[in-house]
Amino acid sequence: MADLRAPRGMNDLLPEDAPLWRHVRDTAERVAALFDYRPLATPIVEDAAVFERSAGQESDIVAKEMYRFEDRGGGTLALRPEGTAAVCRAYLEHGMASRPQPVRLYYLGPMFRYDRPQAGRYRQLWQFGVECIGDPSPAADVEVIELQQTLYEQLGLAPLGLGRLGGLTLRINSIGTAETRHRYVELLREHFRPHLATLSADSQRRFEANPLRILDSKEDARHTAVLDAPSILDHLDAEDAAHFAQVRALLDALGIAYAVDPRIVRGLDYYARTVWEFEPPGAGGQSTVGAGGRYDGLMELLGGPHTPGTGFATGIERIVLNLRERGLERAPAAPDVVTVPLGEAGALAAARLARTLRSAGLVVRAGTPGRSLRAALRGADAVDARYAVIVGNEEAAAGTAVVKTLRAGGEQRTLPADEVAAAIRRGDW
RNA sequence: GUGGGUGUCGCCUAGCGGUCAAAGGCGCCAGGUUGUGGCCCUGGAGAACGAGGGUUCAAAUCCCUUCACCCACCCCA
Repeated sequence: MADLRAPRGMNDLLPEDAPLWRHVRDTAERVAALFDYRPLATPIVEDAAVFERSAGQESDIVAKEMYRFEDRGGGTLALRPEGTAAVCRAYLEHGMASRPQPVRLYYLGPMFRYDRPQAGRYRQLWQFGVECIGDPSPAADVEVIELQQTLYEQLGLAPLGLGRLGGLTLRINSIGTAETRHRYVELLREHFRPHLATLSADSQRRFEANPLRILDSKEDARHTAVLDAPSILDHLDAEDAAHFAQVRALLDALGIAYAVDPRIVRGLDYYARTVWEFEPPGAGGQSTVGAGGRYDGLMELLGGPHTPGTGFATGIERIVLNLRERGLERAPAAPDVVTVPLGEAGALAAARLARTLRSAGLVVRAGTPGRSLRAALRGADAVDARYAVIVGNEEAAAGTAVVKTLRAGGEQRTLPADEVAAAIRRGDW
């Protein structure tokens, strides 16, 4: 085998993967358009500061997972680890605050994280994401959730009970604003401090870094201190609580099923209030298919004015993984026609005819000249073509072609070359 | 980043110290009489057994290192 391979954690998308991928991407863009979201494509690299300022230097994403490099001009660039910060940068750079608010945007493209790969976790991953910027209301959160839910629904992953393995479930939480959250975090520290010694090493580390994470620890899931921990939902301020109540009321009104899960947290400080995740049933390791949240604090970190925003990102690979687990593959592409050139004159006439057929919109795979008729038809069958169009020296001289069906009985007709396209387009035999 | 598992032709797999200068199935290419597919038959190409080092008279088979993938944790999509 060749000694060169794709970089670790990065994968080739082969032709056989294309139908499913295209379907997912097309569906995502169609659903986004349905909600009047517009595409925004940002560069795959950004000034590293875009992510360092937004996510924070100590966040895992920046500290451990970001591809960072100097460019020749001496600047520090980063392969984008996520989409939201770049979208916000573009919002500010292009003065989108002067467009009608909120500004509704979506993006689709590869992200990069230097992380240890495992199933469903890659160093290059594709994300589709949506951002609704400039609307602080619960309605914006719910619109974005509804969009995400609609996407999964149209792909066959939701609602509950669809497909062999069941659908994705929506779990939501409110983590309050930065101020209420800081108060709650202190409360949590006081709660866990007496139990520190009995918690796992990971949780002890989180105690300093981010006590919220202790709540969804796998190791300490049944630790009494975790089970008895105060819920952030009991410590929201009046406005936070009203916002969250509105979110739930709207979801109820739309008939979108969800579970409130106070253990859903976010590592980054700019998040505020509503956060959510979509998970497949029997959630295991890298299971979250898509997650979102409100990020009212983000624009200011990027040097802009206070601007509320809410959005989600969903991993294309994880969607594809779930579709495959449920047997929701897409049919591979097959050509309409394979040409079968026989002899030198036949080869010329076959090439001309192929050109005519393509201009009529037919997908034509050119047969390899020099093969026997037998081999050529075997080849046509192997690629699952609908028709073989045989052009030998006899046909070339007569200005005809032999059109043979490959799907059913193998009926064939000799037709004038200029009638082949129409006959195949009619496709009634 | 931590712990564990796996690694033989494009794919799946046999072999587990000597008879392996590696076998089979799928796929690919070519034939099965002169211009006809899908089944079948025949033949062919294709791997020095992930890579490097070691043990041994002898290694795909044992040991070490390394790389990659997988699983769990961490983190996240």
